[in-house]
Amino acid sequence: MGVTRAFFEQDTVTVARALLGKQLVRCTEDGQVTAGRIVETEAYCGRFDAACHSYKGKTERTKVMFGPKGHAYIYLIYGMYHCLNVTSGPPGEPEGVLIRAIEPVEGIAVMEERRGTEKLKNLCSGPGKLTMAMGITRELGGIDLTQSPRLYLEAAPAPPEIVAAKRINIDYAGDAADHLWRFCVAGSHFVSVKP
DNA sequence: TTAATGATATACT
DNA sequence: GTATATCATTAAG
Repeated sequence: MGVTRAFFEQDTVTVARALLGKQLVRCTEDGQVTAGRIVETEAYCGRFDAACHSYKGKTERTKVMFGPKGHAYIYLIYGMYHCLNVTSGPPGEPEGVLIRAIEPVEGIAVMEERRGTEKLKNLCSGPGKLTMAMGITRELGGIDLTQSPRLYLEAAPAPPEIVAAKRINIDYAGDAADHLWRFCVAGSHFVSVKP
């Protein structure tokens, strides 16, 4: 498996940038494999970031961010969509990176079926879309992406060109909403919102 | 522009 | 324990 614990224990903004270009691979229990190249991420910096779920402290929902790095923090948003994050940052800090979009690479037929569309650009271009396309639910919450065969990462062949932008839909966070903590692969057609 | 839809956090009894 | 406001979104109109 490609990515080590030490990678995720770097500064969270560094991890968010370094995840771009890497492949996210999902193998279900019944043998279906889907994979894609990460093209959009957002950094959520714990106690330094009013937009982060862990900003106000540890709760039942956010406890995995307080645990070991490189684990999956998955939650249900708006009652209907799942979001996938990877815990990151210095050990002890409750931080993480939201995976917002991927470029479909493998198992595209399976993704089309799960998403109910055949438009490649619409398959994984958003946090709720990519979890649906890859069959990711809260059942996978807390798993270790450096160990699990069900969900893991593979290193990028070459680091892509990166564009920074403001994060999306965190207006409630006041000044933190202005931080350029969203990162996209430059020129990618598969991001949720173009920078 | 807005409805859909349910877990969760918070503020109560 | 119970009530209610909130939401790191999406697809349809």
